[in-house]
Amino acid sequence: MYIKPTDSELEILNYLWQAGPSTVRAVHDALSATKDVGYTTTLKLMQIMHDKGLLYRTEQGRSHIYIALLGQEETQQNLLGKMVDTLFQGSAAQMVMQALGNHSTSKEELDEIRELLDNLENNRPS
Amino acid sequence: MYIKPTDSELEILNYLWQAGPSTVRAVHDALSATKDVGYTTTLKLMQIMHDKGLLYRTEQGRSHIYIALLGQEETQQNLLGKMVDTLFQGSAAQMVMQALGNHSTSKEELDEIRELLDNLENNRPS
DNA sequence: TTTATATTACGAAAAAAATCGTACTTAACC
DNA sequence: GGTTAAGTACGATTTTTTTCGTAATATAAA
Repeated sequence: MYIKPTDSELEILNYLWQAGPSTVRAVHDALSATKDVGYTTTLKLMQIMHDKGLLYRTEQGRSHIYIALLGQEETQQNLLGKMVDTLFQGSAAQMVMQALGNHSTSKEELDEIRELLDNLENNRPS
Repeated sequence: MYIKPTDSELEILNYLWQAGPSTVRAVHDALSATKDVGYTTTLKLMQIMHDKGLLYRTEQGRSHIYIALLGQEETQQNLLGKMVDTLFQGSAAQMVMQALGNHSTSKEELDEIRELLDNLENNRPS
């Protein structure tokens, strides 16, 4: 069964997805730029995530290098799906409408979405 | 500051949004259809939500009638926005693509979205 | 009136998440 | 060799969320 990462865990995953394999130090420095938190807190969180199987780690000199074991898309998919189910009665379309209506999206992005719509419609099972 | 409802609170809100003003009994019966939970648990949750200001309540005979104080759209908007920020680097478009790619959406819904895209593009500030 | 039933109130405990202090380890530097 | 610096380990605490038992209350039924 899929384990839903907590909000704090998600912050860490996000960094690792962007930066790739990283030390606790690197993760902590990044997080503490926007959040007031102690080093050992970040360390402990990452240790817990390792215990849970969310992160892989390997030794590097006297420190550890951590790697996310959950894929970014896989996780986005999971959380998004859960949100569609619980908050939008299973209607992805309804969610999409709300998302587009209230966020500024560039013409290029809108066109990209339109293209996706065309593809979906063409490959639709009749 | 906006208070993020917990997952359990969201289940209750969802029911209230659909059903309108309801007793604890009604909410509990609905929830316990899909979830194994005691009556007093649901009661306590709703009392806590009332304390937090998430629910309004009024007496009705020997029981209470509860009403959601958070609007459904407002809440969807909030949680969706948070998800776009934390999980999709602020790109609503990226989220939309993922949502559409992996959920089955009817032709009618796709057309509706296309219409929305047209409107957005037309009213776009150049 | 007595009993059964449905409800709320309240406290407490269990579980989950987040936080941090202190001790231990190891490597580098003087 | 001794000292400092950077790291991990670990335990404990705090906070938040979830859960539920028990007692009190009030209505309806017998």
